Amino acid sequence: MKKILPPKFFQKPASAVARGLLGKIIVRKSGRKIYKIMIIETEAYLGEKDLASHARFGRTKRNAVMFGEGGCWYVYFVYGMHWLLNAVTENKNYPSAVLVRSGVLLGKNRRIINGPARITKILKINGRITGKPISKKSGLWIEDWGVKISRIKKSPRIGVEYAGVWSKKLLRFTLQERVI
DNA sequence: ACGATGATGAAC
DNA sequence: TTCATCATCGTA
Repeated sequence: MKKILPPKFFQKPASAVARGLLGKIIVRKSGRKIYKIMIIETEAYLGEKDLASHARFGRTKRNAVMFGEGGCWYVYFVYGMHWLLNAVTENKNYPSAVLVRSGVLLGKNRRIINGPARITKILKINGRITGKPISKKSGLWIEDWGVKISRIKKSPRIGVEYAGVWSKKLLRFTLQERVI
């Protein structure tokens, strides 16, 4: 049974969504091609108080979508060349999100895709999808195939050394099963 | 270990 | 308007 995750799935605290997304399948329809990636690594960003989050600046042009209802995509550009894919979580005016860091590309070329910028490259995602709903309508959605999760590793988030105590919090979640 | 490469937010 | 910084990656 394959179920599309509904908006409600995302309208919870980001750390719960980040764990819940492990083993779920991102489906991307681009032209007549379909790409599927099973999520195996995520990071949670917890709101304006989280000094590692873009939300720490308050509402800005870039991060405005994080302040909306959970269940939309937040895609942004970093380091002059990379797009990063996030799912907005929680409810309106609570700017939290989950970054998709790694996954398993399914199909003939099954392999592990490590790193958030590689995920967006494979799925042909850029800033045009930011603010759109996580549903078939936007051509990018997430399915639950009932994959069983037995062990999740927690570790500090990557690339946020500047964030003081927030850089040490265990908000990075990695699926520990053998997956390939 | 480091450079590529450009948007972003803050300071002036 | 200028400046340092950045939720990274490929090459070394």
